[in-house]
Amino acid sequence: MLQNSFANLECPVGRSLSEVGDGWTLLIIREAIYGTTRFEAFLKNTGASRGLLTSRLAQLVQSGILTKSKGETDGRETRYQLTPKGRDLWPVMLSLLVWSKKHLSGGDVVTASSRSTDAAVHRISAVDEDGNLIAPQDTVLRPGKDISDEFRARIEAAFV
Amino acid sequence: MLQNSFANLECPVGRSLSEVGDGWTLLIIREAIYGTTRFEAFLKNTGASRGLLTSRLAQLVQSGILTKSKGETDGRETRYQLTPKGRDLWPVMLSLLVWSKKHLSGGDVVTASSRSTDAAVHRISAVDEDGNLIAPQDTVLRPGKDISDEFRARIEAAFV
DNA sequence: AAAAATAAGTCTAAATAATAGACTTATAAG
DNA sequence: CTTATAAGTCTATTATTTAGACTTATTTTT
Repeated sequence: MLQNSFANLECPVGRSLSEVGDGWTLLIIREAIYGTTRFEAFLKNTGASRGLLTSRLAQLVQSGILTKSKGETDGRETRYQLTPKGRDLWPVMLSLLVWSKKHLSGGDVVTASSRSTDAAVHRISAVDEDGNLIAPQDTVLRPGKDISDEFRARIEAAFV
Repeated sequence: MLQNSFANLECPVGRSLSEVGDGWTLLIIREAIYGTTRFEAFLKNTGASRGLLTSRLAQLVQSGILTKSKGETDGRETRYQLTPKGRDLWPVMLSLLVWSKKHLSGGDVVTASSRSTDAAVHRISAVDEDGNLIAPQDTVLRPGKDISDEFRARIEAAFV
């Protein structure tokens, strides 16, 4: 559906969404981050149907987010594992988690925290090359050299 | 689809996904962040069909991510605007943008940067209450008091 | 070794959702 | 007062998803 929407060709957010912007896909990636590797486990933990899971896993392997391999000890098993590209979606998951805890109901189920200091994650922030935080209201989009006139006009209007 | 999947009831990421985990929904929110407020503009910029846009906008209003109001100058218009809850999805969009620029092809179309210092966003990071950065590999999930035994077992296995 | 169980699928009919595009209603502009 | 525009609704067609039976390869149990 999003795959062939021209709306995604240029904006990098849209491009991401055409690869991972589907509820089931994101749920599968969450599962993979939680350590799930086997087909039947994804099936149980996501609630997806067999056919859909088969097709989404194939897509994720195809886009280089998961790898597929034979189970080492048990030859019946297939292992789906995150690639570095897949692991780099962790900030997306963390952002969704922080947003959920702030805005959705639900008790104190999980907290993201630092393994080393045990401090809870308070917010998700942009960081520049030198490690300086960039506050959300201070984070803007700027056109790059390959932008189209139309898209330039839109983001220039949006981020003054 | 994700709405009634029991897989989402407990995990906060799943809960977020049942509210915004749909490619079109995320694309609409991206549009809203880019400053789009009118129905016909969402239609053009997302590429969604009329019926789908109508239903997704209604859902977003229903979940308190957008507000719907009459255009002030032109009585034909309807304005859809982000609420604070909706604006708080900005880090999700930024994470998708940073991921896209790192892992997907596409030229130098846009860069996120600081309005004040002009420094480019290099990465997205978790931050604790005191403003200390928590590196991705150091960010773990810990069970809270309302967690189920099953979910506790899973995240304890995943984040040792 | 044979029988039963398990993992990861495939396949199919039925149900659900999305699409394109014509149509409707209210408001505004020429 | 005629035409245009904004935001929808409605509908038939097409595409996707679902539940669950079935298949194949491998492993475990008897």
